[in-house]
Amino acid sequence: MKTRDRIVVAARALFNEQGYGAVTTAALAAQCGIAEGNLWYHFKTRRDLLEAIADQFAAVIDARLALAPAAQGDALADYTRLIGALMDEFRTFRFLYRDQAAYGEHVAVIAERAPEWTAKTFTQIEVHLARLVDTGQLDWPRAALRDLAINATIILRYGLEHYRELGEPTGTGTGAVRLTLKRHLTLFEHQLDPESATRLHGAIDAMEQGALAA
Amino acid sequence: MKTRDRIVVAARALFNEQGYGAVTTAALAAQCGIAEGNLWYHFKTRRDLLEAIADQFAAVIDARLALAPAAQGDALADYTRLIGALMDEFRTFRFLYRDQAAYGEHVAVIAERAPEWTAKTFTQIEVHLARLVDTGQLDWPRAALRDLAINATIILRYGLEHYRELGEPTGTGTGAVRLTLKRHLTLFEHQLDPESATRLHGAIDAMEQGALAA
DNA sequence: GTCTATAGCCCGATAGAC
DNA sequence: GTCTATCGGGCTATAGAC
Repeated sequence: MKTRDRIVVAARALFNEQGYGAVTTAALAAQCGIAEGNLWYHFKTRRDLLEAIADQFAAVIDARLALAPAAQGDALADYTRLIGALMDEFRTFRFLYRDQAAYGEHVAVIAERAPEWTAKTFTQIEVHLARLVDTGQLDWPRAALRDLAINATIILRYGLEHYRELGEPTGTGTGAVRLTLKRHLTLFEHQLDPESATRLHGAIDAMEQGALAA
Repeated sequence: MKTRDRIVVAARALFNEQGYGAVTTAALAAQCGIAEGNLWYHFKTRRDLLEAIADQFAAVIDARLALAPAAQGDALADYTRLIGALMDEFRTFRFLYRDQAAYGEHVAVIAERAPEWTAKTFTQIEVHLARLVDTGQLDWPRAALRDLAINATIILRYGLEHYRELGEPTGTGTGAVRLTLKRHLTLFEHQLDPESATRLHGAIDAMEQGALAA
């Protein structure tokens, strides 16, 4: 991997672990095994590095927002894919979500697009849940579906922070993602048909094993 | 007010507005109208100041956790009082919640007691909701009440952050508290008897007007 | 208790050799 | 592209006069 990419990857990992403000350029260079001065060849300022990560973030979100349930396909599999992609996103770019208040509103792409992303995520989850209603797997009044989608988004979005505040570890393989997904299921699993509920629980358990291997 | 207290109040306000890491001791002294050196007479280190705020925080939480529904009283009024106290807490000590990742796990009283506080809050909300079930105002299966309480806690806890990410203002008088309370109502208002639902909405609207006046 | 002056440190960033 | 050396600046904290 090119040095520039190695810096971006190491920076993302360190920021996620220790917080954006707590990682110095000296620590980052040490982690990469390069001289500190070399950082400034690849990124003019510390903020430029942050923006490079934010650009990757935007690309990942746009790709995820393009996920739509197939008109004829397996609606439950589509929903599973979506919430899996969402949790991946929350974990891969954790510090961008968590430390937003710390680095200010100064990262252009995030400041501009974050509200749009959140609103579109509501709709995306609503559309997926609507498919489950259409296929008869979920019994939920159409008029209440958007509130359910919003509440589900909030619980997924803040799941890792919630478990951290409870004193639980939230790193890869700790089960925090699984717990978050199960928690959001409590919003509507009583209105799922039993077979769909079982499949969804099974898919979530399998997902966590996949994360362990990765 | 004594200088020491003025420092604590100004620091809490500045930290809430700008983030703990973004507020320098120079800015804090300027805000208080005192010399920077005078700060160190009242607080040996910047962290000592943070701990003083955290001690107030702990006292407020312990007082709120002592709120219990009256055995014979108005269960809905008790619930309203509780969620109002919760939102006050989230707003008054906003930076302690929001910037937790930034100042690290180094504030003793918070690191030790935060998990216990969250768990007890679940139970406190569950107990209050159980009273609404007992009085026939809420129709909810007892076995599912804890999940409802946990989901309600999460949505109340992260409400202000959620509206910030949506690009909405969250300061006093902006309605962000009202929106958060209404959002958490969507979790269970369809199972409230109509009169209780109306009363709860009315109480929330009145609460926001109170916050405006304060 | 409050002030002025300043120490000491660490940080992000630059300059220039290789 | 990568290194070493170093700068300027801002920050927390100290010293000591008033």
